[in-house]
Amino acid sequence: MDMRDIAKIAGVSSATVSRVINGSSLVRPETAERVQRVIEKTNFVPNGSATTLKYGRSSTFGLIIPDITNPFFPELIRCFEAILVSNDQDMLMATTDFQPAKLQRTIRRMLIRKVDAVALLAAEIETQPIESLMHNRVPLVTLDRRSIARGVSDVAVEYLSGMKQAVEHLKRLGHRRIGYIGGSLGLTISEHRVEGFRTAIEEAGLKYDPKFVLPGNYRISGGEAGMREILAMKTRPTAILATNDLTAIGAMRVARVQGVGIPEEISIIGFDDIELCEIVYPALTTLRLPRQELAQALFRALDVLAKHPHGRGHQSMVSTTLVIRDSTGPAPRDRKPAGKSV
Amino acid sequence: MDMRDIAKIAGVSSATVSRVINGSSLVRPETAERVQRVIEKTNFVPNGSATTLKYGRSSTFGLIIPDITNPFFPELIRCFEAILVSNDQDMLMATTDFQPAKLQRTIRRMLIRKVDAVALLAAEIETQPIESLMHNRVPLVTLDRRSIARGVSDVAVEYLSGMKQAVEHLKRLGHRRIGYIGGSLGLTISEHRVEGFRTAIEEAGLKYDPKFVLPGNYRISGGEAGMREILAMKTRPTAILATNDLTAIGAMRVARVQGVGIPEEISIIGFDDIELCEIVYPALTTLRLPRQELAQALFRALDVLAKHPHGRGHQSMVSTTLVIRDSTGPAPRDRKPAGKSV
DNA sequence: ATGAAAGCGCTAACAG
DNA sequence: CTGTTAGCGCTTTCAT
Repeated sequence: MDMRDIAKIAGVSSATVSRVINGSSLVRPETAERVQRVIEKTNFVPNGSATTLKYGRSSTFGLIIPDITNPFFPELIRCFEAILVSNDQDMLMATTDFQPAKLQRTIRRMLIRKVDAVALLAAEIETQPIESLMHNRVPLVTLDRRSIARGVSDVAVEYLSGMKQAVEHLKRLGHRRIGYIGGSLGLTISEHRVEGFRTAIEEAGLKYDPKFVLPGNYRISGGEAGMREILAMKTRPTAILATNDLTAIGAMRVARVQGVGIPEEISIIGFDDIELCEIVYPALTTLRLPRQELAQALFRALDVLAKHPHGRGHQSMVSTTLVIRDSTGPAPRDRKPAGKSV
Repeated sequence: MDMRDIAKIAGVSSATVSRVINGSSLVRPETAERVQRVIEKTNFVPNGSATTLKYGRSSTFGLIIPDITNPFFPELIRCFEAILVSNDQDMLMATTDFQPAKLQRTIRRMLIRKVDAVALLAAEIETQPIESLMHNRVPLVTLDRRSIARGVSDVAVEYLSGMKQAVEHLKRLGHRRIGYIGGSLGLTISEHRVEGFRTAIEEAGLKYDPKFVLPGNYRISGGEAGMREILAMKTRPTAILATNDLTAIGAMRVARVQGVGIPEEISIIGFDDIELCEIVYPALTTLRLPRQELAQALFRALDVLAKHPHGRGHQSMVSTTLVIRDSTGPAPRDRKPAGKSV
């Protein structure tokens, strides 16, 4: 069943059917109505691949994320999808599981599908896959890569001011030794954030101690491992910033298992503000990264690029705010009066 | 850049390029290699829409889910996507947020995109959208709808035996009054499950009391509301089965807030076994619904239908198993010696 | 206001 | 083994 069939039944040409479907104004109302009736009676649905072939555009945006089981992403996907649908776009979603090889193949599949644009939220960004998108003139927006180019925009998370808020909050509570459990080693994004942490610590007039800075993996297990190490230290930090909420939650679990009170003995601050933060016990203090704003920023960036295919990308920012809950509290007094802090 | 361009550079015809790309065996190795080199040098990526147009198939499966923020679904999506990728299929994902209107539009978009098959996991299944898929001969698999047709298979959750296990487990712990917080009213799936609960209760020789059966909404808020109602009862159940883990978690939260001990005063059992179950406190006893198996069953069903387009659908089952954690414990003794139980 | 027809890029049947 | 060509369904210019 194609437009010609509809045309035949309605006694018009396929061109007219096309015009009716696309709401062209140069069809006589009666004709349009007649065609419309046939379309409805036959349940006709046009074949999008013909349109895609003709235009080279598919009304589909690609969304690439590293790990869909991190609840931050579903919440983001939901916002992003809603925006796409209201703009008559479909979403082709793919997960990389942090594997560059998967990313490579994913991008290839998206090129084949002629996606109109790609939002690449995967942290393991090498430049190569990006180049293949640029080469094919597919607008691209990255998350927190802080680097733009022709056809490539970036939405960065303004974590620095958030981290400063977090550190200030802890300092006010009397904390002097603040640790950090970060992301996977070797990812630019992880390094940036450690730097942000260092800056925040130093600007607060505290001492940055690399001993207290541990890598993680953006998942619960990373937080658990980090916390185990921290709890084994002779002099341990009295508060910890985690690179995301899952990491923080992993850390809290280990603390609970080992009978270390939160926030009595260690305060913990997460990052993202996923729904889980209110559900875990104690509720997690965290830096909120607003999903809706982020999704909007991503879409807008792509939309702009799509309209100016030769334009240079733009850098935009999404800021974070501290949400204080119950996982942070006054610093404990040193158990060993030793530990000179500050 | 299309196959003809590649052909020109390599000094062959576009047909040969097509053959090389599709690994046809009737190209002389040297020719193939020459073409291959040109493809690589130019970073050529074929235009899938032409293939889709030609075949009427897009190598894309649709996946429709009600609520991506329910962690059960990301875990399922991840499994499903992995299976698709390893079968060279893409995934078009859409969320309905339990709104029939959204489902309708989603299905239309999928028809336009010429998806090869659809996995419809949204609970609010009316027959109408399904018919539009059947009408267009798109293989369809539903979840727990327990109804099949030409081109429509179903994967059901064998919750009855799981519920019996759950009820037996509670009975052994001394519980006699067992309540249930279900899904949204008016969905077939919700009603089926209530029936399953009733059967399980009665087969265990316990009394089914409709007072203790409350509706929810498959989300935390529904569990909270249900639990609030339950805690307000003069004689309350000593244990509760929830229709999914989120509901159970909502119920647990309300209990904690109101100072009702779990499992000391009320035992709670969830359904799904999302990762969260191990993270909440106390860890949630639940009926595990294995994602990997479910995703496999869904894919297999679609795969079979795709190969036998005129075949009748099949009914398959995924079973559940009880995972005992810390949210269930011995029944408390009646605070008011009144309440005649059993 | 409507129709005829070319062409988007790929594939497969057919010809050589 | 390789090339030629028709055609998948839609849009759009050009004619009428």
